[in-house]
Amino acid sequence: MSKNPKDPSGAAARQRLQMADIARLAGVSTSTVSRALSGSSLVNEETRKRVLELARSLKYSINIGAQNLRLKQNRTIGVVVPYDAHTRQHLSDPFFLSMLGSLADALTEQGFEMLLSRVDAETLDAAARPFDNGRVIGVILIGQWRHHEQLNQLAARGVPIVVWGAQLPQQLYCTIGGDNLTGGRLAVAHLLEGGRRRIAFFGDAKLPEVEQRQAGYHAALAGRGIAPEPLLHVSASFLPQGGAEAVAELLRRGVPFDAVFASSDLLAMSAINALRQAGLRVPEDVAVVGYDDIELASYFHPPLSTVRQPVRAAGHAMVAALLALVDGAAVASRQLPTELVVRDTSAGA
Amino acid sequence: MSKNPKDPSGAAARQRLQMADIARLAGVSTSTVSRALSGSSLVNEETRKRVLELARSLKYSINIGAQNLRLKQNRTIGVVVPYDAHTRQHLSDPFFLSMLGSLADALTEQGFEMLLSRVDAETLDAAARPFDNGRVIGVILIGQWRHHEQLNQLAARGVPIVVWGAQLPQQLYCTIGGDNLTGGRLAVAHLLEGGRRRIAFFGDAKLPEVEQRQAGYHAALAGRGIAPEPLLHVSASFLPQGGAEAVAELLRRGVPFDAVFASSDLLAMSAINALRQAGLRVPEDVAVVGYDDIELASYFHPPLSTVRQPVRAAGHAMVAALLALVDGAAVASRQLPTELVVRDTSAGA
DNA sequence: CTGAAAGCGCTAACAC
DNA sequence: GTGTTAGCGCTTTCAG
Repeated sequence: MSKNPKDPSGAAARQRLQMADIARLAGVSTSTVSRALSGSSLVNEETRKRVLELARSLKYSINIGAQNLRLKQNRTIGVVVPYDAHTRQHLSDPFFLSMLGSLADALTEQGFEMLLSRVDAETLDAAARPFDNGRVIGVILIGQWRHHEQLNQLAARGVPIVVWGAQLPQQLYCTIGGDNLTGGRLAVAHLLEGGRRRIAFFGDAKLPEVEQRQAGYHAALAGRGIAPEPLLHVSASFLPQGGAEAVAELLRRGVPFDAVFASSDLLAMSAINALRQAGLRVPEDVAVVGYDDIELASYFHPPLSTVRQPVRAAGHAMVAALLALVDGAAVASRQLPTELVVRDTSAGA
Repeated sequence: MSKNPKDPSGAAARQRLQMADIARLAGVSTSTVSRALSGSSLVNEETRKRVLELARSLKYSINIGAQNLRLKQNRTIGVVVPYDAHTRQHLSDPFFLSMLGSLADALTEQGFEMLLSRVDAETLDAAARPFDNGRVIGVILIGQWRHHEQLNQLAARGVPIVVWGAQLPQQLYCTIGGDNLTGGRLAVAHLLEGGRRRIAFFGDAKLPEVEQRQAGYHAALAGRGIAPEPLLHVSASFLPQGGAEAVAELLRRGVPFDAVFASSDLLAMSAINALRQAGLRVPEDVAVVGYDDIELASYFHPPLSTVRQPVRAAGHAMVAALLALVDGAAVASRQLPTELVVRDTSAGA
């Protein structure tokens, strides 16, 4: 068909047969066809059969766009993965990806479709575009980053939106997230029980979720009456090299440490490799606990101790929350329980 | 959610303002608004400005569904990730996920949107549903598996479809894939150069891509005049435990080996862990090369040697191919170049 | 330059 | 039971 890039609808599209066609072939009106197809009881059993048979044999399929327009209905929701325009750190973290899978499952179960898009984290209101132009009835955002304000504005504007992240003060939008405080506390308490006392924290505390994990870290220390040592906190990005850089920084500071609590598994893995290169053994010299429990954590060598995020539950919870929102309900934010998974990187005392 | 599960469009949706509203407010007809919004030259400069201004201040956004219906146009394409209903191996392999990211990028660049769905690999023609009902103008399928026939039927039926996978005889659909033969050859040739002679192959050769990688393995051996040893071929699934099972099987067979070529990185990683547990050192006792070069390959310990799949290029190629198909062009299948990445798991001779 | 009117493919009163 | 009719929100001839 067209050379016209504006209209890539294709020859095929143009000839798709429609209700009128099968109506004509069946010798009935389109109304009857419509009713037959929708299982209305207002059609003669025989007619229905004939129509259905015809439709099936001709592989006729109703045009959802037209139906949606007419019915003012819509069963697709937008899923947005923000990405950092500078680093393109986007879809690379397996954790986000598994979340996507979980969402896809939950959505499918409810009979919804998913329009996936990635938007620059700096201009987050682009996330609402598919809602604004009626393509989707609501938006699920994977990754809160530090765009609390923009998210609030979207919510204030009436966009049904659910975001995966931490619950913050003055929050107008609905978040579903893991219990980061408990997660952090469990991880660090475990390290402490193993006899570790100088536990480093790797993560970017400007991100709400990470900040809460850090708070858990502090809480666990406080529980043992240990004062936090600022030098043991290393800011680290979620980027691939984040862990290595953090280790380098920590070594540069010359502060002694016997454990690391990393705010993501990726960070933990890359940190472990860097530790090894620096001649430190894991877990003998340095115990490590990650966060997320991505699938690869158990494949790692040694298998990575980590805090499991409730991915499957998250998908369901987010979808449920969004559908409720769309329905006009007031939906409270929720924290999902989090669980420590002890493997080998934190073994021994 | 709603009392009426059939209509989760919500209160919010109901009040969206439309063209007629801004037409009334601007004191013009909807035709004029439409023209102004579409940048037609048939509108008075002043009128246009007024309309545009009004629309912006009211945050009016055109209803794409209605526009599409009227224009018979559509700029969304379907991306389908088949999953195995039994194993739910679906979205778990990071390689597929990175492909998703790459597709999202390529699509966005071209101004297309992506409708993501997962379908049971056994009933692959469900993949065409969004096409049949006009939601998307074509479909990209990530993962060919062994459903050649079903794919052929879809293509024969006129569904514009591009699949990531291997090129097969009698193929009616368009595939974009890595050069698996070369990939396999490079990997094994590298192992041979390192002095390894008894190289095991892990993978499910019933999958076309894996079969081709295996053919490359044989080709490399043949290049050195080495006859393939059937006992060194172990069928392994892409599932998490695949590598471990394959190692167990290999050990059970009691056949000596000094290297493993695994048909995916995940397989390689899980195999390496199993080898270690069996007391074998990697790479000293057994060298390992994986396939895909997922991001985590370089984080692994030791960093994993592997064959890199051209993920970014793949996204662009698939999108380009699909758009051409949609345009009615005859599109040839393509193999993208593949590259050996030597890291530590295959070090030394 | 602008508006009136027809219609994209479908559904739902409202007649018959 | 079934057909007729009037739109869903938009674009586009076709007249002015």
